[in-house]
Amino acid sequence: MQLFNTYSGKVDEFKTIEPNKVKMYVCGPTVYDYAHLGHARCYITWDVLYRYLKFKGYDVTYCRNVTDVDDKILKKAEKEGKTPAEISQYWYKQFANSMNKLNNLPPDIEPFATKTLGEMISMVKDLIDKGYAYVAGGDVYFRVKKFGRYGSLSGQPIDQLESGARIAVGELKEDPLDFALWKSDEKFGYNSPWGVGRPGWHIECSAMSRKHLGKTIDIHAGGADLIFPHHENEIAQSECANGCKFVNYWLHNGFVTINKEKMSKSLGNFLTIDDMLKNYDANTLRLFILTNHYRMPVEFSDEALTSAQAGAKRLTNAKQTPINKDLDITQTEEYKEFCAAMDDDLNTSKALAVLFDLATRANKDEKDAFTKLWILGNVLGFKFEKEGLSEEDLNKAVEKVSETLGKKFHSIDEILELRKQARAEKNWDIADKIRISFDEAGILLKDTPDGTKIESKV
RNA sequence: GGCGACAUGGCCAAGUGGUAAGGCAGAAGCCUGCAAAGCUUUUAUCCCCCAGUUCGAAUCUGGGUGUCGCCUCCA
Repeated sequence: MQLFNTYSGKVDEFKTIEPNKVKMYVCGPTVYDYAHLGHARCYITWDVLYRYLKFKGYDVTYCRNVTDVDDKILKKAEKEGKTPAEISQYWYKQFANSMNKLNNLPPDIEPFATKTLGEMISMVKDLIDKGYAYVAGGDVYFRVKKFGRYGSLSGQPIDQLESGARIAVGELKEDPLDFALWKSDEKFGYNSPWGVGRPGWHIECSAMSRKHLGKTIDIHAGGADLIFPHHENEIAQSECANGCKFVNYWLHNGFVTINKEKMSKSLGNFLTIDDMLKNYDANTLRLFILTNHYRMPVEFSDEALTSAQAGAKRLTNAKQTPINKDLDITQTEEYKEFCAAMDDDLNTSKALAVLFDLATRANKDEKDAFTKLWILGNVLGFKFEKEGLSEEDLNKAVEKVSETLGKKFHSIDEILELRKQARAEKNWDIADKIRISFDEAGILLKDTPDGTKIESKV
């Protein structure tokens, strides 16, 4: 398998530290607000990597942190008159719920920053002891120039970084490039050897990664906007504190753009995952994300989503047959094709072509085609189980039909029975009115050789 | 200013030296009471522009043009 490694700047052959074991860390969310489509892309991408590595037989430990100590959380707490913990717990639940709805698997380990303070403090201590960090006032800063490789992840010459760096008011840095490991904060802080304060953002990931996965890990992934300074700083901290390599493969996903601009909280041009899920299902969003290579930008548009929706339906509408549990997928041509695509730096676009081909063949009753589609589709996180119709939609349909036909109905079954009779009597007017009413209620009614079926339009 | 990425049919997109995957949309036919779904067929002499290397380039080199990202919190 080959993966593009930001650190080396090229596609590298993937080799694990321990045979058959993968330790992967993904920078998780800061929980203070809705997750948007950009987050969805990030976490879907790494969810697919996680699923694929497991599918290939690796023993994967997937750690994704939750940042629950941060300026933005505190600001929100103050504004809403709540405690920071209340804010972060509430938004964490929203986030977890969104991830679940997107059909992202939960990580094996999901550490909270506030529960890893001990590890952070001990790491900062190490850095001070080794001369890589210094106390200034109640703060602790990392001495960037002491780490010779600083800038190698982002490929930035140090003098260039220097010109952009500055010292904020109240900071007692030795050098503008230095960044905070610990910040004094009397109000919301925690006890530490340097007084009451809070950890810097970067040290959180270094500490959580070390605590749960060890000093050197296979994969560290996140959005490309984290390359500098976040991941650059993580490397500096971890490698100086641990005295060994931090991460073998640095993987970064591209952004979701809207009107050609990066979708982000600060620009305010974002669409939340929850809002998107009102109009499109998880399969649609996943297909939308996965048709593009993970490092390329993805431009959001309703047209693109509509197109993805039609495509997702094509996949999941494929003629379903019982799963053949005896089928050894690894012995199939489709497996080889699928893996060849995925092994090539996660070429999901090419992998999808295998799925679409299988969907066509399943519709033509080819033996095991649906089983193959189901197995490979699951690796990309597609769900083939039909969503049940909600009580709400069903009631709405009953109402609509009652209205249209001017007669009170009490159940869907009653209506379907009437329609069956109407069709037998070639009373197309009644049959069509019922179908149109269902349509208006968001339910698709179709007459198949096996009888009339209803399903959700979304 | 520094660093980096991208430009392929109406739309999305794969393809990195050997003659353009796939999806959506469109067209025709089959099926259907009509639909929906499905099946079959069909849709780029051409890959931003110019020059070069080569028997051969969308793919390599050089030069343009355009778009975007990071360099500050950000997935």
